Amino acid sequence: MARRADQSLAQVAARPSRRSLVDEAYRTLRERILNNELPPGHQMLEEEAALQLRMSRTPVREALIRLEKEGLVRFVPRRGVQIVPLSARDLREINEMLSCLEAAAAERLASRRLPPEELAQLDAAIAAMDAALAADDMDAWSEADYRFHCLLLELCDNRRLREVARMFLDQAHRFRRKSMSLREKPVYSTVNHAAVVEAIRRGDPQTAVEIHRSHKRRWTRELDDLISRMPDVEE
Amino acid sequence: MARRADQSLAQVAARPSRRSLVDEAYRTLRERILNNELPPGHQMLEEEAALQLRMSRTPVREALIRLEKEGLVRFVPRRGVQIVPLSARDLREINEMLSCLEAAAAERLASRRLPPEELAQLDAAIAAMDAALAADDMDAWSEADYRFHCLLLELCDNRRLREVARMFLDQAHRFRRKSMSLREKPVYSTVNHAAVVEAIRRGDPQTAVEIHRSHKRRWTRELDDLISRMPDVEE
DNA sequence: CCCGGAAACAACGTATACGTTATTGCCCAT
DNA sequence: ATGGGCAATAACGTATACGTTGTTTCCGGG
Repeated sequence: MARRADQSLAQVAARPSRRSLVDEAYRTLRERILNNELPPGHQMLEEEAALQLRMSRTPVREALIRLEKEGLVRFVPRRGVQIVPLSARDLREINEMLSCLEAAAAERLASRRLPPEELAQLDAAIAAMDAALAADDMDAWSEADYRFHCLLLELCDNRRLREVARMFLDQAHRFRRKSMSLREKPVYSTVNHAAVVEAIRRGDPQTAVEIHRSHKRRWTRELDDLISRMPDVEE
Repeated sequence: MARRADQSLAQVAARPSRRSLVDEAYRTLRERILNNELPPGHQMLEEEAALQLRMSRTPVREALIRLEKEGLVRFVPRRGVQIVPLSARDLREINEMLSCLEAAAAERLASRRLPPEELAQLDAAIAAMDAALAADDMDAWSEADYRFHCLLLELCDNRRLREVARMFLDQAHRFRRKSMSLREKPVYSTVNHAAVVEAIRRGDPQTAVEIHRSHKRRWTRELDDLISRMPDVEE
C-alpha cells in the first residue's frame, strides 16, 4: 500500500465521504451484512477487511467492535471475525425481543396523541406495503415493511427504544431476505399493521397491544415452521 | 512512560489479570461509572484515561467504544469522553425499557416450568432484599435488588434479553445510588417482587405481567416525583 | 476596552511497528 | 503409520508516530 502521502491525500481525494474512515467501514460492512453479501457464518481476517476497504486495521477494528455490540459479528480468537450465523435459537430470541419492543412502541404511540401528519406517514408506509404486495414484489415488500417498523419506532420518541429495536430489526432483516421465498405472501402481516395503526389512531393502547400480541402468537408459529424448512439454519 | 521493555513486562507483571488491557479498561471504567466515582457529566480525555489506567490510548479507545454502545459514555468531539448525564428524559426512557423488558422476562419465566432450585434462587434474592430492608441498609438493599433483577434475566435464557436489559439495569443503577436517600423505604418494591415470583411459581404468566404492569404504573409516578426533587437532574 | 484574525496548541483519527501467542505443519521416535 | 514435540508462521493486542483540524490565545486596529 502506498504510504505517508496517502494519509493526507485520503482526506482530500475521498471527498464524497466527509466522514471518518471508521464510519465508512461501519456503514459498508453493515450494509454488506444486511443484504447477505457477507453471509451468516462467513469469516474474514481484520487484515483482509482492511485491505478490501483500503484502510489500515485501526478504523476497521473500531467499526467491528461496534458491529459486534450490535450483534452482527463475533470475534473468533484466531480466525478473525465472523458474521454471526443465525441459529434457530437466535431467530427465536430476536423474534421475542422485537415482539416485546414493538408492542411497547405501539402502546406508547396509542397513548399519546399522534399528530395527523405522523399518522399519515404510517398510512403511507402501509400503502407502500400493499402496493408491493399487489405487484408481487417481495423485495419491495420487505423494504416497505422494514420502513414501517422503523417509522413506528421513530415516532414514539424514545431514543433507546428506537436504537435497540433497530438493532434487532437489522438482525431480523438478514433472515427475512433469505426466507422470503419460502413464505406465503404476507397478507396477514399487512392487514395486521393496518389494524395496529387504526388502534393508534383511535388512541386505544389496550387494543394496540392486544392485536400485536395475537399477531406475535401467529407469527411465532409461522417462524418455527419456517425455521424447520430452512436448510442452512442449524438448530 | 517507560517503553519497549514495559510492553513485555506488562504481560508478566500484571499476572493477576489474565485478560487483555481492553478488558481491564472496560471493567475498571464501567465499575467507576456505576458507583458514580465517575459522576454523570464528568469529562475526561482519552489520554488522561490512558494515563490513569497505565496503558496506551489504543485499548482505552476500544473500551470506550464498548461503553459508548452501552450508553454509559458519549464522545464529545474535542472535549474527550463524557460520562453520560442522566436527564429526566433519559431516566424515563430507561424506566420504560426496563418495564417492558422485565415484563417480558417475567412472562417468559412463568410460561416455562422453572426448576425448584431456580425458584429457590429467586426466593433467596428476595430474602436478601428483605434482610437489607429490615437492617435499614439501603446500599445492601440496592445491591440485592440489582441481583434479583439480574437473576430474573439470567433465568429466562434469552441471551439478547439478558444483555440488553443488563445494559439498562446498569444505567438505572447509577441513578438509584444517588436517589436512594430521597426515597422512602422501598417496601412496596420488595413485596411486589415476591408477588411476581409467586406468579412464576404458579406458572401464571397472565398474573405475572399484570403485577408487573401495576408496579410500573406506581413506580413511574414515584420516579417523576423523585426526578423533580433531584437537584442535579436537569429536565 | 472590544473585536477579528492569525499563530500556537491540543486532541483526535489513522497508520504503522512490534512483541506475544496460538496454530500449523513437520520431523522424528516409537 | 502415528503421536508428540518443536519450529515457523500468522493473527492479534498494544504502543507509538504523525498529519489534520478545531480551539484557544494573543495581538493589533477600531
